[in-house]
Amino acid sequence: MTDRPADRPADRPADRPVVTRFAPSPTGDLHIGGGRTALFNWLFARGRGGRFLLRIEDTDRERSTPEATQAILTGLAWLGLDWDGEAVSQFARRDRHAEVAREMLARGAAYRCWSTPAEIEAFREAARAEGRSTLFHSPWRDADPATWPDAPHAIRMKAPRTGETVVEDAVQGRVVIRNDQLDDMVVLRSDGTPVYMLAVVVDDHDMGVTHVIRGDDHLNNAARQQMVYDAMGWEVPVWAHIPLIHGPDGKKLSKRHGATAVGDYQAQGYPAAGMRNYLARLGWSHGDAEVFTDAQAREWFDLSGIGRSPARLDFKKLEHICGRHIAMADDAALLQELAGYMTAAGLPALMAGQRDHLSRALPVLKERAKTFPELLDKARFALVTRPVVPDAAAASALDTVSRGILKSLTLHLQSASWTKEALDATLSAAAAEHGIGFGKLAAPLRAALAGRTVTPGVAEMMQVLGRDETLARLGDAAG
RNA sequence: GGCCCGUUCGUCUAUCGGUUAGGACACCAGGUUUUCAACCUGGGAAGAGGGGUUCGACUCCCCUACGGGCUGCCA
Repeated sequence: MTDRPADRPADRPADRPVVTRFAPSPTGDLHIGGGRTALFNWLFARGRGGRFLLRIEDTDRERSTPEATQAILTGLAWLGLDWDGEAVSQFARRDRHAEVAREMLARGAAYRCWSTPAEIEAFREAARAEGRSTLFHSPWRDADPATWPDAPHAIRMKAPRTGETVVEDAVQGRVVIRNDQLDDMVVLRSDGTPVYMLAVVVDDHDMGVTHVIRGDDHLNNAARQQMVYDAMGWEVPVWAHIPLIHGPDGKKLSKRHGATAVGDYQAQGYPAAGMRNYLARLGWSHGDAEVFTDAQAREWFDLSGIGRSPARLDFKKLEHICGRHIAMADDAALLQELAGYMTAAGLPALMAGQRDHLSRALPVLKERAKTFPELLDKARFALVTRPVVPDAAAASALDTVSRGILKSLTLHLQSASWTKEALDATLSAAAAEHGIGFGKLAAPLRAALAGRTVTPGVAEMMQVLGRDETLARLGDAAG
């Protein structure tokens, strides 16, 4: 762990355009941590005119499902992370992986091993009992070919037993691991299938990946993987092992923390842009920048800005950031994303007329909502149809006196000009006429117009509703 | 057990040997006000503990504590 960024190989390999990848295993929903890893890769590549690739690590046939693959693609799509080319199936490349294993054999970088799982387990058992290292040392490493049995065998990496392996990591710095801490990992199982540790390396190499940005649970693995690169004479990519995300309590994120899948966040009504912003800021920073656009994130994102300790999810801050993004979103895009949210949340779709009213109301609503459900709630005045049924609090604001005031206000509004300024002036005049403050007038107006006591500004609502609807609702309420 | 990584306000973080340790979210108090939101002003709030190195450590080194990861013919 030393000097960053001085000795960081951040731009190695130097002369190639950046290629990053996201490589999830399809065993469940796209986890929020996975989403952030994908985001970092996407940001890094897109900010440098590079390519961002997607590879599905489906070599575990037991646990991999097509549904999970679909969930990952859907999650990435919602987050707005687009990848270049087709998603690569790791399983489909198994022949290539086996070929590399055989090549390692030919180069003397690997050897055939006939040790059975039972033998290996017995070895570890004994090692544990005697307090020795449980790293397995295969008796076949230097066996005479004359003694080779005629039976299925695994292929093991012939790892150096002395010296050390140095992982130059763009985030963690220089990590040194003694080679006697690493064993001869299996690269090809005795049934001929490759293990992950080999497959990642082969795939990353073949796909031309220059920067491997992934969770720091792979940091130790990087040392082993580097041995494969070295054995094959391939250039090692830039490593960037990022800390994982934890729950609000600091523990590893799990189901009991609530939303862990990316899709959960969509269903809860967080806008994707806010999500990207928040996730980018979790474990990465650019000075004091807190709220920024995708374009800024792409421009600013760099490996040296990534922190080294795990970050906790903070839903309050997520909401705040999302609120800012809703406020600065383009109306049409917002409306479309809102529709996507409603589908994801299982809400009935808006009817054409409602969509229209919502669209008109959006400018006054988006300043006040942090999430889509909140926005929809505040939009209720524009969505409901007459007669507006007041809730209890609103009903009590519509007493006899108030209704009388509304009635007289109706007269003024019939001829009023329907601009914000004119409406404000008309309302102020009406309040003055009855010798009451604006607030006293606004309360029954809210009740009449929205059936609630908490609403957007009254003049704003009137503008959204239009003169006819406004007068009709006032008429309903004034009786 | 062994190895690796981490530890600054409650939370996300800035700081890359010299700062009154900065910002943001949250919180509290005022202000604005037409309810809510927003906004403005102010406030409380931090370097895990212990040793070094240095004129000077949050920053470099070591130890301890705590958290996390790896240690599979899982990924």
